[in-house]
Amino acid sequence: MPNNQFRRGELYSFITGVASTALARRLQKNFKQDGVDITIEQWSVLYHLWKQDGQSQQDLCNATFRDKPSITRLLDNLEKQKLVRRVASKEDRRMNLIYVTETGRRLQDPTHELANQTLNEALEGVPQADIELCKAVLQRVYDNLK
Amino acid sequence: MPNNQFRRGELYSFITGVASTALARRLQKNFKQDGVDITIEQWSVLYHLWKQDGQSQQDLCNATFRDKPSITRLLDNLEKQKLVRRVASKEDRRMNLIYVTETGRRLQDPTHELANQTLNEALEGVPQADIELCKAVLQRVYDNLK
DNA sequence: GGCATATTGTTAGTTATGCAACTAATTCGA
DNA sequence: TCGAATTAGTTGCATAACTAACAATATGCC
Repeated sequence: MPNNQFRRGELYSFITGVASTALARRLQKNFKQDGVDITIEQWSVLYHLWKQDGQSQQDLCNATFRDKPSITRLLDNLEKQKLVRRVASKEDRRMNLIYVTETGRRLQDPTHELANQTLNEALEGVPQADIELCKAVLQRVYDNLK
Repeated sequence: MPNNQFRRGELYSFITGVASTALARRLQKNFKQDGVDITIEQWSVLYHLWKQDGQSQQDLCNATFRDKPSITRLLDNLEKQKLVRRVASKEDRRMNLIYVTETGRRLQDPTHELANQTLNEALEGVPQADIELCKAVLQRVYDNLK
């Protein structure tokens, strides 16, 4: 199997880099152009809170595949911008429950719009079936490693 | 099209996050366990230099899909660790040509080994045809956006 | 009840990323 | 040929990632 190692390296860079950085960069740019002043990382956290409010930080770690310090700091910044609030849980005082503020809620519709547009652009010409298969492969990679 | 926005958001997080962070983290861990003291980002640069020595920083930007400041700083760190050398080009004095040192060269075989093992583990149970298709989708996403 | 263990979140330190603004060298066109 | 535009690389600033070590709270077992 000649040059197997090189093909692996290229595959690695595809999975970890090419598409994701291009997509992230484009979405960030579209946010900025539209006057939406959050990072895509912040958006990826808000996204899960819009779906369900009052999650713990650990819940957000699981949902966004980040570690705890990353979530701590993302929430620090989101709190600074008054987009979310940390509320200590009454049942378990170790936990913070995270709630979206009114300001944070107002970002939901415009950013969903932008994300849809950007994803549609990114996936133009890709059949739905291929998208599903690609997603399944990435899920499998994740499951194999987690 | 109900909940289209949520499906897009999940797709986004798949493309940009799930598999790539898991894979990067695992590879970094395997490097560390084997006493290979470089980050995966440094590895991704060395990988291209092992294939072809003496590339310019701009070449490395194109090969690794990073911007110029990122490459500047990755090379700063790689130079500090004496894994590469910057040599000013004689033809065009704006350019640095990057060469792998003997120390850097010695990392090639063990890291290729580790990358292969990790990728094989990550892709276990995924048919080769699906891998190719997934790669093609990601390439298409990149081409659509670049 | 009390102590070992696990869980939740924070802090510190290093590396990396993106954008914007900058310097220096080269190229191109009037 | 000379000045504008382009290209290669660097620096400053803000945000984010991972690891390791830590504090506080909760759980479970004797």
